[in-house]
Amino acid sequence: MHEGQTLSIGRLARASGLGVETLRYYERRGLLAPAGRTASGYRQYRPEAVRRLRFIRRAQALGFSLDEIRELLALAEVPDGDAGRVKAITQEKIADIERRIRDLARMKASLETLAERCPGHGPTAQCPILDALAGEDDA
Amino acid sequence: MHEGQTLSIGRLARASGLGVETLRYYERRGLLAPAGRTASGYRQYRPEAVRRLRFIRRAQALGFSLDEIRELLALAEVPDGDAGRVKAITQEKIADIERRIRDLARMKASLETLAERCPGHGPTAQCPILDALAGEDDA
DNA sequence: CTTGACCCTGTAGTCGGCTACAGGGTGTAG
DNA sequence: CTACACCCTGTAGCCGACTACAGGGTCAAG
Repeated sequence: MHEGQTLSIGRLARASGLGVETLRYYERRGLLAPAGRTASGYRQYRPEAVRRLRFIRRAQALGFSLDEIRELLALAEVPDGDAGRVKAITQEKIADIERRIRDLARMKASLETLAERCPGHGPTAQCPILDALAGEDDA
Repeated sequence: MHEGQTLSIGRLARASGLGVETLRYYERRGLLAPAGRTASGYRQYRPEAVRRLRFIRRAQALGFSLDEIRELLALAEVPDGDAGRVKAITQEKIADIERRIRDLARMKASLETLAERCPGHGPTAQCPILDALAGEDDA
């Protein structure tokens, strides 16, 4: 080992800030394959693996799942891949996030309406929040 | 069975729109205990269980977890419970939702910036989205 | 009296993204 | 030569909220 041009899994883990188990997990998920193996079976990574892991980390921060990131990485690997596909994936993700924001905003609005009507003291018997949850009327 | 005042688990499932397995799951999670059992061990529910399940469904729609709903139900059960606690739980949930909305809004803004800069056609070699994910610069 | 719908318990699987072993083999410093 | 850190595979656990059996017992209709 330690042959200059390759990294062991432990070194790559330290270089990327991830755990060894996580790197092996990414390999199982098809996100990061080692460049090769030593005679004794140790994984060998090229220094570029650090970039690939940074790609994964950033894409995760943008809300992409590992499956989506796998597709993005595949597109990034071939220089003549379809940039339109990348944009399409990105816009699907934007739409997905917008849906989630709308759902959360609706929840928040309902909760705020309930919280406003609640005095915040006294017995639960007259609590409008619990009344609303338990009530007969549809909602 | 079928004694007018009680419901079997299957009847309660149909009355509430939930599955039988879900009701047994709620029981394990401490959200819904049957009023009793028949001699042969069948669960017997009172008609009020339908209201309780509606409470659970609505609380879920507002973003509460089953653990939180268990606490809300416990507060609703004793008429002299602390309404302030109910309001506090509600406001924690509002804050939690606000955090999630902010996180999603940040993701969305980043994705939109990237999507704008992307022509949406041509090879991935000049795709600003992939460049941004792979690049050296922090982000 | 049989059929079929219902009920019981207990366990295991699903999703996503890890994380933690157990039980081995390997590589290197002192 | 012996520690000790590192590596390997394979499996199992975690979170939350279900969902799906397997392998039984029960109940009502015909």
